[in-house]
Amino acid sequence: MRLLVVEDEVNLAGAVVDHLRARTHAVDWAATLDEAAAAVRTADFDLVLLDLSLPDGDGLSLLREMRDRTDRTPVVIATARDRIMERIAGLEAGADDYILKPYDLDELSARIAAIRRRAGDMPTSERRFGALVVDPEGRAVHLDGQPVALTRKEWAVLDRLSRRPDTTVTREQLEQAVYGFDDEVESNAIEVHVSRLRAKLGRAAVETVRGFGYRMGRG
Amino acid sequence: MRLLVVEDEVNLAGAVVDHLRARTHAVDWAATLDEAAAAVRTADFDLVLLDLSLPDGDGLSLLREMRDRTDRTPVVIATARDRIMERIAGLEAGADDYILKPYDLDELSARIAAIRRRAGDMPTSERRFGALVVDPEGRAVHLDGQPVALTRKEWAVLDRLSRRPDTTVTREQLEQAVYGFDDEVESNAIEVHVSRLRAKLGRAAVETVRGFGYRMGRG
DNA sequence: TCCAACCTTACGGATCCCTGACGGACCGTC
DNA sequence: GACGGTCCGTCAGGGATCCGTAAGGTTGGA
Repeated sequence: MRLLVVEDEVNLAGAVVDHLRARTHAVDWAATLDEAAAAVRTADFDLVLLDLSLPDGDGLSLLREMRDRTDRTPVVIATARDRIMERIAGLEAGADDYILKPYDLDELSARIAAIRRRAGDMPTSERRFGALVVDPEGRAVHLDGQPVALTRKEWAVLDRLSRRPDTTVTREQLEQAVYGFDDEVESNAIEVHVSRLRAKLGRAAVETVRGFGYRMGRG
Repeated sequence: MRLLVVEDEVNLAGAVVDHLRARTHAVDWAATLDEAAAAVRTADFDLVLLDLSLPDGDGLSLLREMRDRTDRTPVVIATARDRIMERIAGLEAGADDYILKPYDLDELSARIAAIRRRAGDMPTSERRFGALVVDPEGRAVHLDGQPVALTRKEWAVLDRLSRRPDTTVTREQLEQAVYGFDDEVESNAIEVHVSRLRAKLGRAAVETVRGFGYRMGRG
């Protein structure tokens, strides 16, 4: 799960990013419209939290541009309580929800969870691979009915891999899912996490596609 | 997937080429406008990464020349942060995206992936040949519903062959798709890969056109 | 029948990947 | 602030796989 936080006020942004990082996998931060536009075009985010008043322009233009590109990434806009018109315009431009500033961080998390559920990201949300069941909603993994404890990074890898069964996920896609842009990894960290995953879930859980990446197969 | 990197600074070019080679199939490098122009006219690239300031001229002229020839190959231009006018001119001349120098290699990869996706190179991207299904997006191959594991080169060959059903692909085109210009192959490597492909996908998957090359047929 | 083109197999060097070990970073507890 | 625990990135050795080459067999056309 990968989020983009678009917010120019540094302290607020820092708090939000920290909070979300503790709860999800990778969070990127954009302080300007330019940065946000570049980020959105570059990576696949699962959700964008968009502050509307930015130093270099109106966040709505970004939202409109995304929707024009038929980019359906869920967007939550953050507006001040007295900006009712902005809020309406935002929803009309294709936002999935709004949240009033100043907002409570827990409310934000809940709102995000709701959006993602509504977006039907994964209809049944349970992903089955033989005896292995991955439940992104509850961030739980069961093997033969027994719960398996995963660390944060292990979960991030498994989450990304299990999202598209039978599809090869490149090492790069995994790195982007586990780390953001900034956090650079210079070693075989992904390999190591896959190795640790296999130790917990069984050798066959993750198939390696030499030269490209990894894949999880149905059955 | 075949890329052309146009960049005169040797160290940077080397790093970029290495990075991209690890992730895609074939990468060619041109250090001058002349070389780039020749390469672009000679081979079908899937994408061109174009540095604008070259020793023997402006990269934009190459881009314009390509577009004049109605060559729609996706082009990403690389410019320094302070060359805003260049960037705008580039987009107006028909570039598909730009990236600011100095750029992060992973960001470059992501940008390239985004472009290719946006270019609708592969709408739903599934290529069907009877019981054989080739999915370039997920780099997956299914035969009678069963996934088939392919090595990198095998995939490169199959990818090129399946791109145009019922069309004969010359041995030379295959070599260019699998290797670049430089990587020379002096033997029957392509034949060997085709043979290995047939062993995995069935004898009839790939038809040989004696004296010309190979072909994959619908139905 | 003969030749050229193509197919198949085997082999060893090159490449890529796996995994155990280690130490730094962070966290909670005493 | 010291200690124990967990998580995680890095590294290196060894092992598995890949792939170009070559050599011999097979096919197809003249």
